[in-house]
Amino acid sequence: MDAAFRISSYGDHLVKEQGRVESVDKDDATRKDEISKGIVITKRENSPKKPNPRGSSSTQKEKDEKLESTKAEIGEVREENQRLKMHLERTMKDYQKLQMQFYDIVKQEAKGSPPAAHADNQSKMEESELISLSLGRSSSDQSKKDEKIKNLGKNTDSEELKEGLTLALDCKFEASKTSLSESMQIPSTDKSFEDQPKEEMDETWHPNKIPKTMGSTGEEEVSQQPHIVKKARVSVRARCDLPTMNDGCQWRKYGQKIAKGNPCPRAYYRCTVAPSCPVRKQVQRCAEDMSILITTYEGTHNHSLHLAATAMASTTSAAASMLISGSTTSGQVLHQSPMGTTATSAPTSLNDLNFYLSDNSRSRPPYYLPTCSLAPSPSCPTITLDLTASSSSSSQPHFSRVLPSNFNTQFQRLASSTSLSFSSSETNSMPVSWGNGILTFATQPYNKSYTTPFNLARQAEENLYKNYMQKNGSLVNGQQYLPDTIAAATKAITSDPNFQSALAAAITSIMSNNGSGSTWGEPTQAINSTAHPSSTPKGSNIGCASSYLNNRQASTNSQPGSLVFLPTSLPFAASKSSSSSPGDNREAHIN
DNA sequence: CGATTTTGACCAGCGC
DNA sequence: GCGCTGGTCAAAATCG
Repeated sequence: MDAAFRISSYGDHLVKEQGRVESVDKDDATRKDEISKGIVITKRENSPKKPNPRGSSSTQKEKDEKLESTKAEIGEVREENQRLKMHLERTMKDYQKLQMQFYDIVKQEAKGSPPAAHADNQSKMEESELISLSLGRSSSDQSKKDEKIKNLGKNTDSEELKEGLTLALDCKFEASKTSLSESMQIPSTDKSFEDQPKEEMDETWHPNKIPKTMGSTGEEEVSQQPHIVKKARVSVRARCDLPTMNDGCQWRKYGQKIAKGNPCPRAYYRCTVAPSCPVRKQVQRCAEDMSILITTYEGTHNHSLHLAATAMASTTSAAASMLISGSTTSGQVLHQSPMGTTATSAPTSLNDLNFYLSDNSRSRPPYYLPTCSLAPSPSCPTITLDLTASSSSSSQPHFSRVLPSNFNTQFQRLASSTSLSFSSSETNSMPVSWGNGILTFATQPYNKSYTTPFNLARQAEENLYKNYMQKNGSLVNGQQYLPDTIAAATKAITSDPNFQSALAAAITSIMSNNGSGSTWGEPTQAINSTAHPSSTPKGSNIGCASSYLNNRQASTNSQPGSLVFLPTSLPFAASKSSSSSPGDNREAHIN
């Protein structure tokens, strides 16, 4: 809905506030750090004014005057802080009210219409789905949120002094409290895995299944989820001489076909980590450039994963989620432009991140290689992460979205908005890792002098990344083990405004939930609480691993706010896997 | 000998 | 209805 708008509105206030505070005493570098941490008001109020260097000669009267003026200043700041909090509270209430209304409308329409409703209704249902998915909020959560909001206003003055603006920034993601993970269709945690009913586990193809924690609303939505959700695919194009990319998961080949338009056979794999896991992948070499391996993932793991597998699974899930959310609700957060569905014009992207739409029935965008016959089926919207284009203009992955032809109308506004909304104004990339659906944000110094929710997201992502790296390093004998393709894909996804808006919306929701209680400052086991690094799957593919993370970590350390983006063509480690891809069956190693 | 791969057969969806 | 194509199944072959 208008989550993004409200967030940005709220963010404006934060920026305004910070700008104002900065103008009071700009010379205080420490203060800026505090500002970036979101503890501006608190620290202001608690920290004494910097003594005047020449104050040694000032009289007691002058000191008293300064003290008085400082107190007055503190009072002003406190008032403004109060106003801002009130404004935030109002905004959040408005938002929740609108959300409730929206849910009511959706519910009513759902009851009044047959499952195969007309496009408008379906669109609304998809929108509903997006909200429940991307914002991780079901209507059942609203009462809790309202309670929190009410509690927000009941804070005592002292509490307010303590919390200051940190009130808005305190946030802790927990799988049990939020359904963000569900929204992203991220592989479930052990807990959610266990929570799933057995019959549900036995079903083999429900990538869009929403756990019952979503409540009745979620179930209704599940029953009416459009086909697109079920078939969302994420395709990764990467240069890889090895039979298969290393995604950390364990696969078993169950078929191979020569597909039309590509002499290279296409291999079909299914995940064998859990017998009931619905995830499948297709691997095929690009006919035009045999060194390019195209891996297409479908479905969501219903089991815990190895860390690296989690990274890829989360990335693909997030991409799928982004595809879905973008395809259904672009109008919520994105601008419109009169571009067509194919959107073949040069993608607008400040990060050189090429993101484009393609329609199977029409011409493909220039970046899409039509001869790569691992094409999406007409009913399967596919998001393509092109990690092969490092030699061109950018080190960033190309990011394309391939949509079924019957979604023309629906996606037109999406097409228009997508290409123009890669407008992340920052050139620094955002490391992110979605570990088994649990997000945890930790407070760490951040050099940015303002703190909008989006910055919060970035900060959180950076912290996630650091946590991830810490964990990772300790887990795999100090060796970094995040496949470069995963990281690149993750970067690509997190650069997407849809993703960002969803994340920001989730943050907003969680702020309203945890605003007065928890903190961001707790690094947790979030990244992969269920990973079992010491028990790497016996046959897991250790294909295209890379050493990029070492470099990346170094750059992260040296430049906390400006992370180097990924190389997209990297040396790959040897594969331990005995599984073979079509490429290596029929062809000798390319190169 | 169990796990995995290979490979031909089968099925479903789609267009004509 | 027929043919084409993508996707899956399952028996046989292979591997460790």
